[in-house]
Amino acid sequence: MDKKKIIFLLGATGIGKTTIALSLAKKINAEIISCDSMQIYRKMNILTAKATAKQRKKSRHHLLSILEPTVEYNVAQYRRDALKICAKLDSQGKIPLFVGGTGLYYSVIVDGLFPVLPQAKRIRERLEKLLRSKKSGYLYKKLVKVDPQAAGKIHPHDGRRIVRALEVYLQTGKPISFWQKKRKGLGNEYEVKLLGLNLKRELLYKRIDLRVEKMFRLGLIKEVQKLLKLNLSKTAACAIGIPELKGYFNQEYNLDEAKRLLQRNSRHYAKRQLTWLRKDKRVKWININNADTATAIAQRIYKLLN
RNA sequence: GGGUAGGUACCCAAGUGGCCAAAGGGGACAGACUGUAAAUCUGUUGCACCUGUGCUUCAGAGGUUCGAAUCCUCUCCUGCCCA
Repeated sequence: MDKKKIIFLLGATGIGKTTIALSLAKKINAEIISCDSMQIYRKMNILTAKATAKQRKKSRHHLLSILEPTVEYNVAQYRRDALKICAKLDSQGKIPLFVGGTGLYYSVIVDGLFPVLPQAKRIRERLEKLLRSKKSGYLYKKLVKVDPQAAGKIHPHDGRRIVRALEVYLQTGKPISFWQKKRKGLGNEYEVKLLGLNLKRELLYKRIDLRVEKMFRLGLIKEVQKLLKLNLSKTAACAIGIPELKGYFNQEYNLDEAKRLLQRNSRHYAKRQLTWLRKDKRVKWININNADTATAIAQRIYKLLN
């Protein structure tokens, strides 16, 4: 029996995933599931270059604007939410089409996530306090003792990962490296297709710069101003554009500088996204150039899938 | 025209006789990533072999010295002040 299909349309920010996905979804009887840690939030429309209301009418989008930006969220919840939607689409005979650029989010769908209980808040808080107050190597040394394997993979400066590894150890009594082996992906159930959109670096960077300009024209400043009045979740608070404009509102620098930073940080982000995707050898690359229309690209992908 | 401060790698900038292919920052490039991931973290960045050595660099030309980005002379360029 044929396996069910599941498709991931991935690529750096600004490459044009949204419109291509729209065009593709129609052709293959798919519904779109956002694979983006920031687009999950409401009130961040311009900032995250979300599909417009009009676009969303053309094809159903899931996991887009489902949360207030004040609410904490994480990969595990994402996985749960996304798999639920997959199951629903399966029952309707529709293909799940994941679209986005958050590497961790797609990998957690494709390759699974190790099962650990919800975060232990108190342990986490204690560790974070220690991270801030103690000397830099302190927690790392502790980790080396309890989980040399994980410590070998984590850089001594990478505070966040050190904290998480220790948290899991303290919470479960077993090292994170033990849990990490217990991962179960979708491979048995689905025929998984990973597609990566690729555009020449210079062109991509130019597109990103232009897109940032456009965000400003669309009213980015007002949007962020409103967001800053809220008590943003830790994730939402670091969406590219928020810290940059905050600096402007606090009069640390002028608007041109804020724009420059926003563009630069978006480029850096795109680079990291590409690094992630390049590492994943399963990704099938779709090379595009500026002249290609979204429909043309969607057509190419369609052929590739059949 | 007179005075004065300067010209350092892709950019900004430290260095004022040997420990200097030259701090630091930015940018660029490369990488890691399993519950904050648009986050967090790492490496490279004069050239050539390849983790040590060789070669070419600190505006230009000459000089002093065992040894110069650093001292001297002249030239060119830039900022500022006075004319």
